[in-house]
Amino acid sequence: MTPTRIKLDRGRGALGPALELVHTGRAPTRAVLTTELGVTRATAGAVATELQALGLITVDPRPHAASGAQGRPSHRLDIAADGPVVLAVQVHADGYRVALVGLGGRIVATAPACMTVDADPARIIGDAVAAGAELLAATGRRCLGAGLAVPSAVAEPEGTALNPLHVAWPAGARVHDIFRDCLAAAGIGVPGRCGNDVNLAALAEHRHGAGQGSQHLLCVATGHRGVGGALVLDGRLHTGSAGLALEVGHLIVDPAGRACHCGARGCLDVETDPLALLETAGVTPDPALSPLDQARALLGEGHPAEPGTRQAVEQLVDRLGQGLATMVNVLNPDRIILGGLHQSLLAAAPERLRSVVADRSLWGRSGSVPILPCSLGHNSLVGAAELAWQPVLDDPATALAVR
Amino acid sequence: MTPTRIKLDRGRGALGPALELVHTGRAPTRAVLTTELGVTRATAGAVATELQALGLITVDPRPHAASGAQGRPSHRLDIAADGPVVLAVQVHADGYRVALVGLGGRIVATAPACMTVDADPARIIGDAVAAGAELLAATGRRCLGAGLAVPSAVAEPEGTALNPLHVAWPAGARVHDIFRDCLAAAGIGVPGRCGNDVNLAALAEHRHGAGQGSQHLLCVATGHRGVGGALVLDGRLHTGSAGLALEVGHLIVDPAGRACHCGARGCLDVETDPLALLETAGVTPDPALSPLDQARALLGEGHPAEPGTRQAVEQLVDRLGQGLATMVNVLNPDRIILGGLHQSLLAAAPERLRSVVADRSLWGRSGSVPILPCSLGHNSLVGAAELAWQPVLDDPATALAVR
DNA sequence: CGGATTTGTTTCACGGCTGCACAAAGTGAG
DNA sequence: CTCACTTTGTGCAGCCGTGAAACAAATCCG
Repeated sequence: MTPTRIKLDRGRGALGPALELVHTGRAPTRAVLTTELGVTRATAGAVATELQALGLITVDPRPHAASGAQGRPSHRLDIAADGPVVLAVQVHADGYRVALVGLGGRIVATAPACMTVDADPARIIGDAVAAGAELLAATGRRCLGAGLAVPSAVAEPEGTALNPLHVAWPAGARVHDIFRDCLAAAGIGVPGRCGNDVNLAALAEHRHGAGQGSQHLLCVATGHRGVGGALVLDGRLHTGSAGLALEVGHLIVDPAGRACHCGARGCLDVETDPLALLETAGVTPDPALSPLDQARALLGEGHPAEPGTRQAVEQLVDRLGQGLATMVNVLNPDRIILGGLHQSLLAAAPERLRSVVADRSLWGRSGSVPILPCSLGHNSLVGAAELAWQPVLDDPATALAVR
Repeated sequence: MTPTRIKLDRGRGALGPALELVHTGRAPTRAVLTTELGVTRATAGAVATELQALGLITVDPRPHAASGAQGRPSHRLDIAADGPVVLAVQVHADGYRVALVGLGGRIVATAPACMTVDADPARIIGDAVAAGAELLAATGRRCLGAGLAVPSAVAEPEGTALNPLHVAWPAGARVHDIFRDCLAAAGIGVPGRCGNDVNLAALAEHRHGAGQGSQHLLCVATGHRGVGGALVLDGRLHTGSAGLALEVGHLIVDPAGRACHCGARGCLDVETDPLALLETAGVTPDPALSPLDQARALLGEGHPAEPGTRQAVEQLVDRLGQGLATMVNVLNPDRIILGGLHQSLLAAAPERLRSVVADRSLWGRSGSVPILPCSLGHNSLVGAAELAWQPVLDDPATALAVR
């Protein structure tokens, strides 16, 4: 009988930012949400109510515990335990991984890891998406999007994989179209988005891992072969004008170094990847094993005892430091996160790496940037989910309303 | 007698974007403003009226001429001829320049160029600001801000000049504080902002010159000594987390090259600046003259005839191309603008430079980025003005209301 | 001169937000 | 235990910016 019933549609503009705050764990309570959003309590209340009505979060009036602070305890904001999910797929050199990921980067369900390689990307991606469809059917969760991480540069806006060497795909494979077709074939009526695995790992680390709070996050990681880089600026991936930025593998880090297929000598790629460590340490790589695993085995727990290995590590650390310093001079990040073998090199000789970066970068200040290891288990997978969540984070009401 | 009189304060939110469109010449008429803003004609009309009321633009009902198009001609939008200005100061190796700059990057008044150098930045900046105060008094224009361009990296947020070598200032000079104090001493009650000259030149080129429309603009330029870089992302300067990004002078472009004071060999700085050209061409530089002028004189009009010079030019072009390719791989810009000697090198051997960049960058596509020369006369000076205009462009109503 | 077309103007409505007043829920001192 | 105090949630009035729609104005074209 009340004249104005649905007047609760307040707070549409702040919905996206609010959801992002909860998603990244920066708004555990409604009071924090209010201050972080910079709005009034009334607005924050309307926004929280709306997000709860959308089934994305829960608002719990009971406080977290004895907060210890004075005043009325604030309502807790949690991600809805039975809320919607997105489908995340990561293709890597040895196979693929599939998972359903909820808000907050939480992996809700995982398919058994598959260790299959196939020169036809449609087969691999099709299998992965089919596994995802099974997961969705088994869990009964609503799916809002899908993301795919591939170990290759992905050109935008076409969505083609330019150098999918690790997975033996043809260069220029139209992974975006393939992914979309596979989703349609599996009956998952959501849009799919693709990205480079290191880029997506950086995004995941920024949202949920060691990159939280960084404004200019640089991420560098080795896969089995070669080096990838990524930059997250103000919370958004910077992929350049055509998706090809942060191709840092061919920065020259040792003028007298190995010859690279690119024509130059001493590229970061050939000087600091797993094969480089094996070769420098005088170990013949076993082609049946992953170079990354072999290199990590060589490093062992902490500092390797063997002098030859130790010297090889120091050489790689120096080369990596030179490369990072160059990136610091160009990009001036406020934090650096290392993954893959680079993460292990950091663990093996943290002080040496930091001092090389500081010495080789122009300003002591920019060179003293913190260098941290990755902190998430499956950061590329979670990053693929972030890609899928993005439309929801940008405009929750519209993204939830479409179907 | 009308009940609602001052109801014209509509359109505050779109005010900034609208002014920016007029400022950059992208909204010559009200109809274009409407489509560019993506709002209704009513909103665009209110916005235009408001900007006119603020004295920033004029709305002329008479069309530009015989437009040739059908329908009612749209009202012209012009920058107010007697509108407010900002004070722009550029300090360079030989002295300083002072100007009053209106919207649209138009230089309204200029003080006579001063050719004085002084190891005390406060003296130089003080003289320049005093000259600016005279200009303001003589023209009677309202001043809304002040910008200063210096030939040095400027650390943010402190505003210290880290390497003001060209001007013989002490490293770490607090140019921001000095500028602010000088403005106060001269009775110009506006905030001052400082920036690196190449950064500001890039900003000016993006707003009013060869960089218009670019989303990822890379700018590289030589001064008298050394190389500077700048990146304009989506219309905003990217200066990194501490203002120190795009320090591209020490990218390694020739492993067998000259020793650099940074400790490495073959840095872009020592391989492609004016002194490098003179040295490579076998010319002894005259310390009394500017190295840039001497290098340009060597190049002459177009292609130099002398074989030794020609060879030197090709070597520098190759080195520059290697450096640009490295930046392309890291930043993936959609356009490159060259200034200083690099601009002259581009003019002397455009095809060679473009092919080197394409060959040395990883993807043919990203390597085929357009490379253009600077197109503005005093781009650092205009860029300093852009810095000062920024608060007005962000929120015209507030910026105009303060005094 | 009269459609056709495009643009400027007026009016109305509405959605998102702020500001304010008040209620609710805790802490801490006596 | 009670009462001040602090902090947070909620309801209500109102403002401000924008969109939608109808109308008026200005030019081209036949």
